[in-house]
Amino acid sequence: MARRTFHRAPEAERRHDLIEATLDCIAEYGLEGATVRQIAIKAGVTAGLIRHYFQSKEHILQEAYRVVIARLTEKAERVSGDAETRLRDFIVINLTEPVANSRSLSLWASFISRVSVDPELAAIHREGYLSFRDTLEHLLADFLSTQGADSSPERCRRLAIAINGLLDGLWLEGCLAGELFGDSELVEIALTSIETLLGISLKLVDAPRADG
Amino acid sequence: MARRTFHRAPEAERRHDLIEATLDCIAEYGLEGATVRQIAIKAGVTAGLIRHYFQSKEHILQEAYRVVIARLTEKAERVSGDAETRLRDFIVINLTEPVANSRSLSLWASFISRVSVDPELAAIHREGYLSFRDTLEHLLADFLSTQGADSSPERCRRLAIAINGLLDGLWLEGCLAGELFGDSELVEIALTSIETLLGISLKLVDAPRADG
DNA sequence: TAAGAAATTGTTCAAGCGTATAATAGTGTC
DNA sequence: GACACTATTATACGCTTGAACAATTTCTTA
Repeated sequence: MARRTFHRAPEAERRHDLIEATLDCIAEYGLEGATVRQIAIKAGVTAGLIRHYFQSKEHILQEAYRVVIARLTEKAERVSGDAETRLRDFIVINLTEPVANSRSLSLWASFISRVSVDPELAAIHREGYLSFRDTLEHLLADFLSTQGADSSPERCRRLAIAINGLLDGLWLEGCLAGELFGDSELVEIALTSIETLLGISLKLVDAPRADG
Repeated sequence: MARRTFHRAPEAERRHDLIEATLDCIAEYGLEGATVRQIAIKAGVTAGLIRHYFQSKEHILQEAYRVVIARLTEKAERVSGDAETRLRDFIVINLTEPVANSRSLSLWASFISRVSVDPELAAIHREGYLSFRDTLEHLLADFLSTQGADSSPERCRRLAIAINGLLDGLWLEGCLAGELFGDSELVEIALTSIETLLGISLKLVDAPRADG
């Protein structure tokens, strides 16, 4: 039988492709659909190659989870401008594409369901979560103090927990059933709710630039 | 070989036990750990019996998901008393045991990750979600109107979406990393945040009775 | 250009999967 | 108390899984 054509790729590219294929499988068929063979087919290689790059299936899943978390948080953590703009952009980014879509949720939920089972995934999760909330807490502290409002650590902590929860929940609702909401309804609800929680109104500005 | 002892149970009880065993398996090992054989072992029966009660593995999972949703929502939907008490109890119930614990989250996340893959699960999910938000919307409308506040449908809808999101998000945070928060910190944060969102303070009352 | 190292393929294996079905053991009925 | 009924066990089947490994191709470099 004719052997398939043989393409040798740089290590970084191949690893990236394999992880990407893993995410595709999970998004399409769930964690159980991400078998070594399916991943290989998706990546256009044979199953054996995966073991060449990853010690085991567990390891490729862990790498994949790191990528998922990074994609969910990196955009929001790179906001720039004055304190108000950064806070506002942070909110908007987390509730619009590409952070908020059903694929993201699918991936996130698949891994979350294993966080309580797999200690390695739990560690990866905790790191991402704390870093995200920390970013939010700093944004709040900066914004509140520039507005001359109470920015005590205790208040910032509580606000960060509440607003983080609100964003998580709205993100979830939007991803799970986006068609139940108007075009930018969730973003508007988030912004006005957070204004109310802070007791300060966020002035209207353009949508954040979608640069990388 | 000696045949194992043979216990014949009433249909309802056996179905219940099998579903319970399924949930145990999922909570402990994730969806992929819920194999027909594992479920059977957990339930103390042989694998074949599962097919006697459920047409296929898909079917037992669907039934199990219905049970999960019911447990997450039924307590909160049965609040009683005046409008303020009902709203307050609704909030507290959703953020304390047994609704808020890591097992609940584990189960919820396992199924959520398949909602986007399995249309049957998606239907079950949507029904539960809409019913939950509807309950909250009515609680808000009742409470706002007894307080003489604006209770227009538009305002109630937006508040229900925001507060539902907030509760979902805090529930998630509490389940995933309860030890990061003080004893009833999340409940307090939820209550004060919701007071702020409504512009009305919820008077202090005892914790809701834990009756069935 | 030959040799050795590394990447990739193709094949194999034991274990576990969901499902099907035949045999057995309780239950209720006349 | 025999008989039908069905809940339950036990076993078997075909398939997929993660993993292991030998064979093959490409790359590097001397």
